[in-house]
Amino acid sequence: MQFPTPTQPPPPFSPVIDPNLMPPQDRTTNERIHALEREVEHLKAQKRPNTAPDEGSSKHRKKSKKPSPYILRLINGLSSKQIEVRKSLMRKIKYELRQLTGRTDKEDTDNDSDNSDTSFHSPRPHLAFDFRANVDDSVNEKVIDRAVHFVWTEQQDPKSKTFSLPHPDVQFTREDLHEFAKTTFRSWKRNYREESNPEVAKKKAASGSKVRQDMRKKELKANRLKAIPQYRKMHKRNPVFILETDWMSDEISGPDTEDEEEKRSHRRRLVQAARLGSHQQDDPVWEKIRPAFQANELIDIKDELDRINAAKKKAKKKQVRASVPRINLGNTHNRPPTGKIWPFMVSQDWYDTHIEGNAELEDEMEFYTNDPTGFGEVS
DNA sequence: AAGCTACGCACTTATGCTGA
DNA sequence: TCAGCATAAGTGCGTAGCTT
Repeated sequence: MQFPTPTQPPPPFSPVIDPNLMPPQDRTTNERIHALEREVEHLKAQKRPNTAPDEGSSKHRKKSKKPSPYILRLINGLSSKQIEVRKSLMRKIKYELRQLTGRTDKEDTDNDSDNSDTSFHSPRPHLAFDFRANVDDSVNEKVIDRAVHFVWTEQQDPKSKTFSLPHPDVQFTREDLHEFAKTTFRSWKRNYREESNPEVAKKKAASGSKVRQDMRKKELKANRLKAIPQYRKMHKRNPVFILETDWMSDEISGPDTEDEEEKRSHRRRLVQAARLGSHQQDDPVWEKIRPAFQANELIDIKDELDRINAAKKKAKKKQVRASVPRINLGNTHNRPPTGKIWPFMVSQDWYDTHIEGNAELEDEMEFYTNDPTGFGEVS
């Protein structure tokens, strides 16, 4: 894996910790640290054009006999050329399906009741999917077959005028196209279900808020990564390895409960703590919930990184939109850290209370044997 | 019992939109 | 310009039902 470093001759990432000083079983420590450092580089370099070095290795061996009717169906194990062609074919299939069903933009046929089809004036007659039926229903098969037919006849012969795939030498089968079309159908069917079934819609909303919550954690991690260079200058050590997404605090918009009253009172507390003005009462406020497993040393590092970012933000002349207030009410969550973790990061008290004695949890927690140099030395 | 296929589902990532 | 969000694409996983 080579990252393009067009304008930066100096070694982009030098080891923080001499690998020789580390016991062999902690080799992965360095790997992780290097990976994270590359991320820092990446963040710094954000807008560089990425010209992928075409790894010229032509390991596309011709299939002498194919036991499977598929070649490009699964992405796993495909060459980069094959992946490109695969992607291109998927797009073409989707395009044809859109044309055939008139699903050009948002299709919004409120719902199924009383819809006498072909009601819309369209440039050409539409076929329609029946999302209440499965992919292999004859109604749906008909549409799929049509789309497959179009793409197949246009793209199967590299010498034909209609051919427009990126790599003429990559092979594929009609069955591949069929599979792609079915995948598209399924995803549209899912959308249909989300739109037409309130139960599913509710689920989707729930998962949506979880997704957003996860995104916030990643954001938190990314921001802290950006503060690393300055932290290193100030403290002569590199805490980059603490930035596991899972170890970041939760930032929740509401408690995970059905109880409306509880939600309201939670909201009240947040609004009050955020000191929202009278005209801001409906603004979003998030509660910051830290992992309980954290040792103080870990908390201090995170706080320091956050302070660096806050100072940077303040120093900027341009006033950017204020971020959503994160309120710390002192609540924590007790989920054990996922993945292997360094001993100095875990609070002894917490471990004794929540893990010690529970064989299953003890088993789940994985520790590196040694703390990285410069950390966990004061106890 | 093991392997395969179709399917639903959920997670991750990429991309684009919006409002300050 | 950027934080926050929505959406779609890509992918992996669990499972039901079937075959070997």
